[in-house]
Amino acid sequence: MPPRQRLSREAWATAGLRALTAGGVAAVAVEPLAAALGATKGSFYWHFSDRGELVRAALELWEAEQTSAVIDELGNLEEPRERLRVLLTLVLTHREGPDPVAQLFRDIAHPEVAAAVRRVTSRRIDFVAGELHSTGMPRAEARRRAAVAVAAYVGWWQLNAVLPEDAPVGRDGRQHAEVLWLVCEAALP
Amino acid sequence: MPPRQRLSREAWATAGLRALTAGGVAAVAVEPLAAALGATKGSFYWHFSDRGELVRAALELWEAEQTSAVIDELGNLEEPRERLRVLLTLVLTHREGPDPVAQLFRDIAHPEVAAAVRRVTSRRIDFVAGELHSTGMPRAEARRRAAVAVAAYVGWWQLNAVLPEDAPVGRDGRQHAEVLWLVCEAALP
DNA sequence: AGCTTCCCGTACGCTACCGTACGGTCATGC
DNA sequence: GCATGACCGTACGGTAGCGTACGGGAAGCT
Repeated sequence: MPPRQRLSREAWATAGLRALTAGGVAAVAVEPLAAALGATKGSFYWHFSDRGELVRAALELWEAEQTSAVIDELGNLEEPRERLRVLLTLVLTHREGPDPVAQLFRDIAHPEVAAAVRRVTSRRIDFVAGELHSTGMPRAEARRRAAVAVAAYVGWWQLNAVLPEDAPVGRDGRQHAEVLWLVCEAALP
Repeated sequence: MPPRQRLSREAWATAGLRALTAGGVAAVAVEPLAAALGATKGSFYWHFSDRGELVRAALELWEAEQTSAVIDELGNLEEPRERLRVLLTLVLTHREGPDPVAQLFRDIAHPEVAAAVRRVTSRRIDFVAGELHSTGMPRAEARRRAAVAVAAYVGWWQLNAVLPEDAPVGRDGRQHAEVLWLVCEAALP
């Protein structure tokens, strides 16, 4: 809320991303955003031609942040099995608000949101499946388990929004991460 | 699309539920619904005082259908372990469109949607946890596993919307149900 | 100083939807 | 036969957000 200042295209884009992850595509509205930024539509339509362009910019911003995020930080660990374990407990215990991808699923009907979510999600499945495969698991089985694990992760944040006692995040989520670990680790009967 | 007919309150409610599970709360709009039903708002505001009342009616309808659904049909089976297995494969292989609860998560910001989703979801967790407990699993552990299983189920439908190859439903979902079964069955390390 | 370019505010029209007012229609009971 | 009430259509006003037109100021260049 800078009272009176020149706004850059990036400022609008980050504000759009904030609104997007908070209230979905519907919340990426020009006039409310302008009011929140202490400006008017005049500024917006200088930097953007269209509301859709702002949505696109916010999605690109999100995707860029996403690709340079957790997965890259895991390169330090050597063992793939260890990387997976750390990842699982990490994503369920970090507490910087809900995972945006879980939020974005609400607007999955929007074509561009769907495309972005598709890209990020398959990157995640690729990663988990790759790690499982490099521990010796057959490729197809690894991909199935990775899909279930990612699904559980996505659903976890959804549950957390309505039943935080049953789907805790943060410190209380450690034992649940153990359960999720079964999906990757346990042998089939 | 009945061309010219008297509409009952129930007709409006079911149309509202259709719109709700298809396009979310935002799609439960009086005028588009009236057009789809071949009527006008005049009819609607006779049966309902308010748009919110229609949303409520649709949610109640959904919840009523929900409570008298799959869970009750499982009463025939004797073994709790068998009931769980059947349930898991059943919910991932039935093909009557996505589970409405997964659709409703998109409007989780809406207080009444959140309340309805909360009720239905905790019923599901209660059921799974109860079955697990009656197989000898400690109560706390059973509830954790039930929460993860339900989360995976919810996330499954979300994934299916963007990556149907990785999250198949119907006949192709059988092997994934096996993976999900690990959450309930496998022993902790 | 004067000109140009960038950036923003104001004012306007347009659309979609909500809710209300009111008049008309049709069946039913008497 | 006609009056009553259930049911619906039409017309209207109100609000929120999108997009456009245009004017004006500030900063830099000459």
